[in-house]
Amino acid sequence: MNQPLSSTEENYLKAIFKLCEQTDKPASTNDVALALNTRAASVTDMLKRLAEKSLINYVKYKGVTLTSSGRTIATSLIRKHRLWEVFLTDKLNFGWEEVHEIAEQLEHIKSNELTNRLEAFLNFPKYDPHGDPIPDSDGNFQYRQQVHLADVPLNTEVIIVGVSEHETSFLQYLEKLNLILGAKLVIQESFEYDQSILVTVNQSATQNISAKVAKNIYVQKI
Amino acid sequence: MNQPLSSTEENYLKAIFKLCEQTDKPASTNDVALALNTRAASVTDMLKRLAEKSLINYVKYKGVTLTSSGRTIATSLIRKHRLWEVFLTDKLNFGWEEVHEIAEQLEHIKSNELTNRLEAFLNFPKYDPHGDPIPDSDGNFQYRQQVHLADVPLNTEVIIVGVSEHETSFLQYLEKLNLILGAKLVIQESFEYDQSILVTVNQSATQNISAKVAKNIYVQKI
DNA sequence: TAATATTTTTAGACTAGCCTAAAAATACGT
DNA sequence: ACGTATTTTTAGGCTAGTCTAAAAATATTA
Repeated sequence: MNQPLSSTEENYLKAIFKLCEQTDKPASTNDVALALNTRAASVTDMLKRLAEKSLINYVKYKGVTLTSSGRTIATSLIRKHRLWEVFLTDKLNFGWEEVHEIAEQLEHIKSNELTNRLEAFLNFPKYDPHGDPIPDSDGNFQYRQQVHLADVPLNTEVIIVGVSEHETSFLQYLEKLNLILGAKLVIQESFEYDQSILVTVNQSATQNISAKVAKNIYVQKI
Repeated sequence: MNQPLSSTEENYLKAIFKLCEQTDKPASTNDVALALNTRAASVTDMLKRLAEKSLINYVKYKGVTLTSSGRTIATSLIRKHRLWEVFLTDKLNFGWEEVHEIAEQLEHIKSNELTNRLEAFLNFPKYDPHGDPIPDSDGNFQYRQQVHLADVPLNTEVIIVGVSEHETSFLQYLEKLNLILGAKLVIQESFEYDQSILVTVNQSATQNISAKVAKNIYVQKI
């Protein structure tokens, strides 16, 4: 009864997980369609099949959440995705903006033994190259208190711990500005006019950062 | 026009490559069906599609060979498969009998950059854990003169360089007998009766090896 | 070489996953 | 609360890849 899922089915579960994670409310058919770049009608079809397999709770017209077995699969995918991202950056020297696409493929490789050995080989990393937590083999995430750079008061010393946007161009831009994981920042000034901020990066250069960028950088007080 | 192939299509190309490699004759529909554990009718369907894409030369009732673009894809798959096998054994400490199945999945990951970086990370290995040559990025194999252990004359010192059978149980059995890559062997005696042979392994233990096993071990004179 | 055996192809059907268009259900604005 | 707008589902159809059964082509053997 528990035959392995197709990559397509796995992607649906992962998308539903991510949609429900934030709000804790059921995800709508349209939300899933948008996330997977597909059509609502296709989603309805798939939801019926996944419900049949007891991987989701699906009520017509009311949206969808994951069952506990669905969640187990989704977190396992995220675990694999993030471990492979660490492998690609740390061992193969890929840039943090290049790894997502390849990890999208690697996350579907089926072998728990492989995942666990990879984790050990990488020295049990707790975060991926974008600062996202890597769940353990039971699916538990080690969340961290983190704030958006945009919400930090003036003159507080903080360190970049993550980003909430993974688009290639955004990550390349951050890299250019030296805004990488671990960089130390102090906000010097905040401009009412366009919500941009002036920050000192690693105690040297001082740069202006747009509101949009500041909203997508996670930091932690030191 | 050159859209990426499905894993299924890739597996057909790989199977055809392996069937034609030895004999250099076209592979029959039945051979392909047998290799892929599918039915002749399914193979005929797929051959039509692959011919349409100019990846194979297919003549009805006459069999199939690869075109040069088909061969390029097939060797790239074999290259990826074998590089991943090296990764799994050398970096993740899998046994040589465990890696085939996982590499079957990993070989379909699409990214030339990944393959080339993996190769560099592994220090440009020339052979996989079973002793099979790893083609370079242009698809060139570095073949080696090698003979089956069964064909070696008495009292010749040889070294195990490969196996021509990858079945899990066979590889586990070899491991048990210390018949692993690099082991030094000298044939002491050959028995007419059942074609079995008596060999000294690594200058210590002397063992009897069945004809079937001896036919599946490749060796090289030292 | 004619009859038989084997191999290969065709025909038709099935599933997964996707689509568009239309119908049904739900939500929203006045 | 009623009509309109939006969302969701249904209906029907498409492709890739598989299958079985039957027909056609090739090979074998007397």
